[in-house]
Amino acid sequence: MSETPEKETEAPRVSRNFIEVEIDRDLAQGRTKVVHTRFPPEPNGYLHLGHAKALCVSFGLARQYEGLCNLRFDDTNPSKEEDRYVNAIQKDVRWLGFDWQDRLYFASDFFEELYGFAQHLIEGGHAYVDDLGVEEMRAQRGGPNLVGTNSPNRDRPNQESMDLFGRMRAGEFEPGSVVLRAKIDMAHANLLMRDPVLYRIQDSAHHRTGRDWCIYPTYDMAHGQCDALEEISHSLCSLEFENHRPLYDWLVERLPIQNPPRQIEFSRLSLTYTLLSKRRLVELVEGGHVDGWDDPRLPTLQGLRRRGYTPESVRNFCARIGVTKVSSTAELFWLEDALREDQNRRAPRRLGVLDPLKVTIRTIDEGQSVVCQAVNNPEDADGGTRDLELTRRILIERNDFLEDAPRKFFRLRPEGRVRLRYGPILTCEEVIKDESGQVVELVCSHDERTFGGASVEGQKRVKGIIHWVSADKSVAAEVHLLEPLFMSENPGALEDWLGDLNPDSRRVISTARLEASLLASSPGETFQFERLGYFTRDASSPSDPPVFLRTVTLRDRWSKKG
RNA sequence: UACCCCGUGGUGUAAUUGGCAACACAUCUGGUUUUGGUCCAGACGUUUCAGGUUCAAGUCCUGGCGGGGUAACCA
Repeated sequence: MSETPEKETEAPRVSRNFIEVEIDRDLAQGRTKVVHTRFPPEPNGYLHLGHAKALCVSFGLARQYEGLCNLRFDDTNPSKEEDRYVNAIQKDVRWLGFDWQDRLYFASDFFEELYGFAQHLIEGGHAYVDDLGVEEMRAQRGGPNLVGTNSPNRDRPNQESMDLFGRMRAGEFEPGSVVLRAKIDMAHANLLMRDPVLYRIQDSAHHRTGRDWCIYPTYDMAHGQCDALEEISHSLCSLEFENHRPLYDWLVERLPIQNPPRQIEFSRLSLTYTLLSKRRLVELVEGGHVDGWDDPRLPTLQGLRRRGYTPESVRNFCARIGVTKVSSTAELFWLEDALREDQNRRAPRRLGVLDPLKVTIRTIDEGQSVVCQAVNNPEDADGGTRDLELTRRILIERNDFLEDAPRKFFRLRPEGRVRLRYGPILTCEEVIKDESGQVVELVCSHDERTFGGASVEGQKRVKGIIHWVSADKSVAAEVHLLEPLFMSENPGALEDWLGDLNPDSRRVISTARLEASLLASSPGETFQFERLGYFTRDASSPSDPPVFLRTVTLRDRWSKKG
């Protein structure tokens, strides 16, 4: 190691988020040697963008500190959890680019240990078995301004609780009739500390342990304990668990474990025009408001993947929004922009016309075709080129022609000139309309001298460049233009949030014509259709005609002004 | 009317932990460009309020105001 570090080689001082500050302190004080985090989904639903943030925080921090991050399924409520989610969640985590190596855990793997912890608490006089009913227990808990009442069973001898707890496990009691409770303080200002339930009886089959157990630990009894068993150093979770932290610490302190884990909470992600709540996503899917969990309009990871979002773009988005305790809402624009930034570098360019208007180029003979060389990606010097065939009949975008065009309209107008992308300059000579006055065709001439970007001495520079396809050589396709599912920025705040669904969230364009090379694309491949946006070939639609989904539009200064 | 957390440009964040408030995006202006894309340059604009401590407060203390969370045998 050189002892003469040069200024340039020193690590740049990056600003840290509040969790990094805490971790640095813990490391400096020797509280932990390695940073070991975990991502703890409950297998009762699919992952969405909110989980992506949590994934980026826990796996990202572990990577950054050269530590470890486990994947742990928090499966302590058999009535809600199913195996099918387990595989889908793993697939999504991998897709996002995170690897738990051999550290895949299930809370249910630790049921025996957790049972032992419960016995340990009973022995220490920190927990007791209570057979108060649900209703009575709720009544005795009190409220914000009302202290709770001690259960008559609170001072049951430890041995008696131990015996009853054993009989709970043995299945001697009905579900709901008996629970194990922590013995803390029924007058505590934090309601969670008023003798919370630690174990309850459930008679549903567990997706992994089947009928081995009829008692299950609650979240509070399981989470910190699993953290400890997996030797987690930092247990990162969202803000709504802040009130649980005193209970987390209380339990962890009373268990026979060496390095207590530490819970740190950060704010969850909110996104404009989007809903990120498991419950509401379920309603959208089950209510038939979308096509399924992988509907490209959904913020599920499956939906984002199908829509053409790349893992890089999602991770970059998460990096941009940062990690804080402020409940804030990110602009949907940021997510879209992260995709643009990623795809601008990588996506091959192609030409396609969504709403075709016929153009006859008078100066090209029937049957003749002129080869135009098109750059595949101006951002990628190694991207190569491809040939486009310019023929007598081509198609341009209907909105690239205007009869009464405003001054700053750079596209085609009667008598006007425009350049065909990768092709020559066209002059509009004739506008043909049908009986109803609708423009059905343009007759143009092209200028041989203007191929290859050349301009002609003495002529006014042509500002407009439009995309096009050959009418004969192009292929038909279906294109889906996707808009936000909701019309208001914060649909979650609405009483009738389903009434806010955007009726135009998916516009199916069946008139699209694309350059022929796109026929050979494979499902999931992404492209930039020049001037229109980034598109991906849908993997879940029939391939004839091929279906392309627009992931996001390009930024567009013109339409923004209009 | 209980408890916990949070308030920094339009938005999202930063400020070496008490020392000249900065970065990105957005917006506006100009330049480059065979995508009204990309890229480059510049401009605009910020500490919720009132007290207090201090030579010095975005940062610490008290109070107000505003926002979020919490009363499941869910996680």
